[in-house]
Amino acid sequence: MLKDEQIYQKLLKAIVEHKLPPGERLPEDKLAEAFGISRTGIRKVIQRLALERFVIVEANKGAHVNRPSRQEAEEVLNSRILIEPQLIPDIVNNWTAKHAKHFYAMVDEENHADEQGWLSQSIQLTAQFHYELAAISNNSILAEFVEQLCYRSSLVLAAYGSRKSVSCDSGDHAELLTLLDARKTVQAQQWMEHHLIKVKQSISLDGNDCAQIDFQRLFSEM
Amino acid sequence: MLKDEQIYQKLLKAIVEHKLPPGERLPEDKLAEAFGISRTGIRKVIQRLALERFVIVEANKGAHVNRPSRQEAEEVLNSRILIEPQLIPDIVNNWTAKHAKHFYAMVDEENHADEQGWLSQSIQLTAQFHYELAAISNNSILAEFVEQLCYRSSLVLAAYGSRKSVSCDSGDHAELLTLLDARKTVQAQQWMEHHLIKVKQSISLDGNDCAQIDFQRLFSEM
DNA sequence: GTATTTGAAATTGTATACAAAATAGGGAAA
DNA sequence: TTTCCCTATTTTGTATACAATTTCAAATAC
Repeated sequence: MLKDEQIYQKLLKAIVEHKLPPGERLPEDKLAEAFGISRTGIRKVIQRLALERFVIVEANKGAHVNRPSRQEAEEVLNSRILIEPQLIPDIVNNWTAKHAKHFYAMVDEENHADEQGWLSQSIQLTAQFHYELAAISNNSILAEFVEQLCYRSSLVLAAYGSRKSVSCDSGDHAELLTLLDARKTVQAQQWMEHHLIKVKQSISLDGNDCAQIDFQRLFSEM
Repeated sequence: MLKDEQIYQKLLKAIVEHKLPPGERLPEDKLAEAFGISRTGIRKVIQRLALERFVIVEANKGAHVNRPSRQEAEEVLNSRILIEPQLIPDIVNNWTAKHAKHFYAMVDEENHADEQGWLSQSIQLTAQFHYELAAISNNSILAEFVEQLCYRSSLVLAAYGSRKSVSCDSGDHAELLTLLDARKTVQAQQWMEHHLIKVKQSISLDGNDCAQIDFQRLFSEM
């Protein structure tokens, strides 16, 4: 018997990793059966995912996985560009050796996943790096918002990104850690801004909305 | 027959204006009866309000209006201080005479409500000023987030604010409009930051969490 | 008089039933 | 063959029923 929080996490993970690709319909009975609960419980989870923009619900037509438009993709990245660098001062203030150890270990994991070509794990880890960093700031409201934006970025990256944009996002996180260790606040802020701008540019190269599932293409580059 | 969006708006308004004070329980059947629908529909609305932190739901104990802690109050204001000034450049870019007219009219309304001592309307209008301004930026994700923060600010203000903090927040919005008209971006940003810091300080004077309903006190100062 | 227990009432959690709407497929006409 | 329309099926929308839990108050014990 799974609680709805767990069902929510499982569905979110499946969406972010494109195991449920953009546009995929989410029929209530099928999901209800799959998770061994009634439609009532599933609807609650779907509504939450809809409020967080991971799925779209249309009246009388059900829910499907959101296929972010290029406009939405840019807004997500622009939001992160605006917020994440601003969190750096608080992060530096709260930064401890324990944090450093944790994040260096995470970077190692990222690099390993990258080298092995484990793309969905790579996407997951890079998002985790950013939102766990945000969580060090003293503002849980913004930290939670950034977490949501990171997950939405994963969806965006899976839809519009190339293999290169993913490693672009995960490749050099270690640089930031050295700046945080040295408490170079301004430089860390600049690093973060440039980092996110690079990611944004890597998905903005061509101007078409993705019409169909793109995870195939993404994996085919491996 | 009311749609859930309308029910949501009505409940949100009642909460923000403290017609449903912090801590007030929200029993499902009473609300269901009040709005002439079944519990199913009400639960959907309550879940949304809970995800947006206007109400708290405890398992098997139902929902009650959130009574923001001082910590939460500061985080809400800090979030706005971090975001809203950063939206100014885009707002200046998109600023038109039509916008100016609309916002000057809104300021007039605010001042009128202030003079008449219509406190809840004053609170509502000052929130509206800020989130409609944010909506002029090109980022609908951030605009929506700011809207949520403004409504949460209203709740905070009603809980912790004095009459003075309300008029502090609404009193001088006209100044910002003249800066926007003159396209003085940097000054407008500084104005916004100082403005929000003032509001934050006005609610941070004493360090106690409000233990009980404070809207009474708020009105008694009128 | 205070504290604890117990049971009835009220409230939430979950599943299901039925209504309403959309979708899909087949058949008829052009 | 293609298009259109109609019906059967599927899927969602909403209410309700029943189970599980909490709450509140009265009664008992100390």
